[in-house]
Amino acid sequence: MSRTAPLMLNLSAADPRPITRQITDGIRRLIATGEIDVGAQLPSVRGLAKQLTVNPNTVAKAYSELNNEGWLDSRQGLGLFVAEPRQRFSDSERERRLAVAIDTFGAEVLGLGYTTDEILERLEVELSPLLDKRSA
Amino acid sequence: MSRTAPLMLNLSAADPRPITRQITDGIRRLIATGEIDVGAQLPSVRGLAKQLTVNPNTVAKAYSELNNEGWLDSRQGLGLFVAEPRQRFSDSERERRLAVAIDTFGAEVLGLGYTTDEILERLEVELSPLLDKRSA
DNA sequence: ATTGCTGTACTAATACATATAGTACAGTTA
DNA sequence: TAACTGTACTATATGTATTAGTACAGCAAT
Repeated sequence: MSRTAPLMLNLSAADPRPITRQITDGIRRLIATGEIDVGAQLPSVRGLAKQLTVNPNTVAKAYSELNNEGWLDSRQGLGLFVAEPRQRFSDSERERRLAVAIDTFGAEVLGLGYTTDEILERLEVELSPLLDKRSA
Repeated sequence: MSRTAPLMLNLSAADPRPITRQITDGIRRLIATGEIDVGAQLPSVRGLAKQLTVNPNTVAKAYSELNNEGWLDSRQGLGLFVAEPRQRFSDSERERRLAVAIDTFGAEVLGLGYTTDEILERLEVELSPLLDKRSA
């Protein structure tokens, strides 16, 4: 049975990201910040679907992606559990993804009128808690 | 008539962004970096469509967005021209967009294994040429 | 063993966003 | 008048996201 606490996760219709993406991003963040412990069990596919009032298929898809990326371990018949932190991508893939993220970010802040320094300052505040834990 | 130089702009099928977005992002960048001068005329809707081998409607849509955001000025029957730099969004809208961009960026670099400092260093290099001109 | 939970794997239907195709019209200039 | 400009439509095809429903195999407790 193994009851599981609800995830501190909210979906927003205003958010332009698709539901699946909102779920994967949210869970990655919870893991990275340590709000979910390594080894902890996640809500079941059907349970989280009910909590978020979305289709179980949508949750299953999100879980499947996180499993493929190595954030979660699946144990058949048992459930999904937060995996040990590990190297998730090849060096070239890491580099490629960072470059894409920076390009995209640049395109989005272009024309907002902020200076580079203003933006870097904000980024440091926001990124530190995400990246400077050993579960990320 | 007013011939116009081709834009240094390439579309990529590998790029996940829709074509319209690739065009708007690309032109914003060209303007911000000063590769297109303020007051310069842009290629015609049909001309750029031919250059990029996309539908004229797609270019028109991209131009229309840039016009609405104040990057371009439209003169009926004449063409589209790079507008004078100006405040393009309200303060709250600027702040909202920056927050969204930072959130998105954080979600994308999460789990890549970079430290905050490594990322900030890379960002400074990439953002400076985009943001520290007076056409941005 | 049965019951009830777990993840996983399908098919089908619907809605939405994107891009293309084609046509049309008003303003500008040579 | 002719040849350009931007702009505004309708229609169509395609891909993605989501929902709905069904099914099956693994695990644990009664």
